[in-house]
Amino acid sequence: MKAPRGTRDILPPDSCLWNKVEGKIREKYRIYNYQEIKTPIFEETELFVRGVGGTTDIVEKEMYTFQDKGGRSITLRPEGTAPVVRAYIEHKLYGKSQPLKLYYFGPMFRYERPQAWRYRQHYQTGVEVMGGDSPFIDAEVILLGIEILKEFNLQNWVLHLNSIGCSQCRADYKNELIEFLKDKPLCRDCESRLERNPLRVLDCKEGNCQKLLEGVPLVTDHICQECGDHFRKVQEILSVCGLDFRLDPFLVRGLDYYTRTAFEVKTKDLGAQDTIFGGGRYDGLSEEIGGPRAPGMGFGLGMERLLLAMKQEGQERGIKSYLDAYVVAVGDKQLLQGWNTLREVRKAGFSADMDLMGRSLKSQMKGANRSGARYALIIGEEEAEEGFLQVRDMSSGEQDKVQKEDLVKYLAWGKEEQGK
RNA sequence: GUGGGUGUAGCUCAGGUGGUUAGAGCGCAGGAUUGUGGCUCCUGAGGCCGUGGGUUCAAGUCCCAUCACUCACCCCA
Repeated sequence: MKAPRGTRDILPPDSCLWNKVEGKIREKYRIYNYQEIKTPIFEETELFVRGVGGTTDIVEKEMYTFQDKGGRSITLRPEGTAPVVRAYIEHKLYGKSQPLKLYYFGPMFRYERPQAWRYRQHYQTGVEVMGGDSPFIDAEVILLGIEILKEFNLQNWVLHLNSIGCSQCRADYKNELIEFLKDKPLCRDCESRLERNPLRVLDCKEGNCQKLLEGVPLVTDHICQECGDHFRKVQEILSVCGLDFRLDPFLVRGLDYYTRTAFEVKTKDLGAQDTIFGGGRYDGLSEEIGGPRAPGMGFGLGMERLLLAMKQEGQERGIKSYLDAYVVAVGDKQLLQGWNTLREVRKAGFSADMDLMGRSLKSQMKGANRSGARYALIIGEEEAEEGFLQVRDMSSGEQDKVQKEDLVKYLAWGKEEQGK
């Protein structure tokens, strides 16, 4: 038996790294005053069809959809925004003080061909700010995401920024775009894009299409007055924050609900999957799925990609777990004493372990070494009889005789020293 | 869904043109005058050679299929 295609197990010590990274991100959210929302891992299929958009790749070919025993069409969530907005409407959260600032962590599911750091079950964290369309919100969301990258000392990233306008001005732009492209010899993919989602033609990588795009009308030149003002304001605030960004008029996002601000943070560390996190504004989504008018703004950040970028830049190393002590007991009688010492040390709050296999002293010392423990607590016949332990500092090799009753104090002192 | 590459020990990989008991390094277990880890040395365990079929006297090696992994496209986290 194997894990299904496109899924994988996260084993120690990776799992430990994941938890630490998640903890640090949570702390950032706390500082920015975002609160957690947990939504179901599956939803009614209709939510994504209407929210994400019926002609998007996600809905057309990437959803894990099935019928439950009651005959309902259920879909494993492919993204985090639509469920949050659904919950916002369902629980009338627009009645709370706005804007409402939420975050989430959890697995997302997309049925697609696995590739480097692209999984059928992958993990995202993200934020959604509901009930406000101030450009300051856009800036805060982007800034918060960047703060997370900085928290992990990542360097090789670039913020791409664009505005795709509101539903009104984008519709006008679309027509103009179609007009410009319709008689050009585009590639096969773009032919169909032109019908389904003309904006997508803009980021085609085909060399020929790239050439044909010369002189193409740009969204940013065609958005309405309000959208333009909004976009300029967002840029202004980001600049004030000292944040560099690259205006990218070809940046188009693949989900239908986006309006106005769209952004992606890309890195060279990831190969073809170069987006660590991305998002934008979605002022029409709430109404689209049957709620009141409620503008929103958010991002989704790929945990796997964050972790990979950290590995590429060597930033995952500082994050390690330590064991305070490893008990080494030699001889049958001493084994039980060692066991009791282990319990005592753990009770005092120190992380500790011992060899439970009754191995030789030498083997136990190897175990202590491998465990990465700061101290080995050695109990032999003499120690057991006289009521003390040999406390060996595993990095220096220095060894102290410590009376049993002083052990906890000694360990506490050692930990304090280490902290300095 | 489309195209390329790869599947041999826990991991990284060797195994010309088919030929008898499938190897190395690392890791793991034990040991090197019976109380001390890391370095060194010795010994050992561990392999339906991804799976199924075919060609052949004979297949890890050749052919087909299939699955998985991987890279790219599409699209995204």
